[in-house]
Amino acid sequence: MQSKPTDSELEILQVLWAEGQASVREVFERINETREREVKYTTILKLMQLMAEKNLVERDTSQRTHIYTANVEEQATQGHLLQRFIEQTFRGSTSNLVMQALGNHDASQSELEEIKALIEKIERSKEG
Amino acid sequence: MQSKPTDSELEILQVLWAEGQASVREVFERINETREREVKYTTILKLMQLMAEKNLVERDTSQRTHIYTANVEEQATQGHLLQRFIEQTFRGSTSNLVMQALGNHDASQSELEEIKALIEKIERSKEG
DNA sequence: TTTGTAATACGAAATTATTCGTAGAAAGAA
DNA sequence: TTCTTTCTACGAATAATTTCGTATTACAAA
Repeated sequence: MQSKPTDSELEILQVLWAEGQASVREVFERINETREREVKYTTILKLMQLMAEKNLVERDTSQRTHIYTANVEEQATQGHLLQRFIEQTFRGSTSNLVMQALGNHDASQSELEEIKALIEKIERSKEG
Repeated sequence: MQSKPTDSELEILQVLWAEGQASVREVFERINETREREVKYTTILKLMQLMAEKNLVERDTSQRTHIYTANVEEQATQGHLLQRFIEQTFRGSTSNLVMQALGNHDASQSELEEIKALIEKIERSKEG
């Protein structure tokens, strides 16, 4: 059960999560759109092959052009990475993370509303 | 201006932030307290020497035992790391991060209060 | 058929990060 | 002084990740 993708692997997973499925070439192009340093096609290919071995992705090899899909869930993966990040960077304090996140980067009013609603929901479930 | 410490470097910075200042031995002991795999003294020493070269830390070498202090601020460093993390892992969505953080890991009631207060403060400053 | 384009497989180099052994100086204890 | 411990410095091994060249096959166009 792999849920600790490396940075590169995560970059690829992001494309697969967004697209649902994709060929190596599609991932390759998508990634180089948003990047300073260009990376070669075979680099992405190799990474995706390794990811397939690790079962981070699945691939349909029935056609010449293989089609990949993510084999780990976005939310679950984000959750694991977040947990590790909070541990490493905020010494385990979730609220410090949240405070920092809300303080530095400004969320929109509607995002704040969403968050408030979530907090209230959590509070209700605690009393409950 | 270095504010992208590696995992190991961050681990050391955490000790320095917490202690204010420390010798290599102190950092070494502190780190091995909270760790599965033990790491040798000279490993920490080497890392801290490299960090000194990079100006991530400063050291007082006037005594035989050098005394180190962090040369980057905790909040600022957390901020940079967080920004990168949100980008990489949550495709730039701060509110998704916060939702995930509040949803998965349960914060205490008082932490929730703190966060609510912060949100209200932000909202007031927006109306301002 | 011939040529060019695009795909996968694979090995290995390059890069980055981590780990640690060894040497020698300094300090302290016996 | 002599022995032991505790430092720093430094080089180099190891590990993990990323990068990419080359070979080969499939397909499509000329």
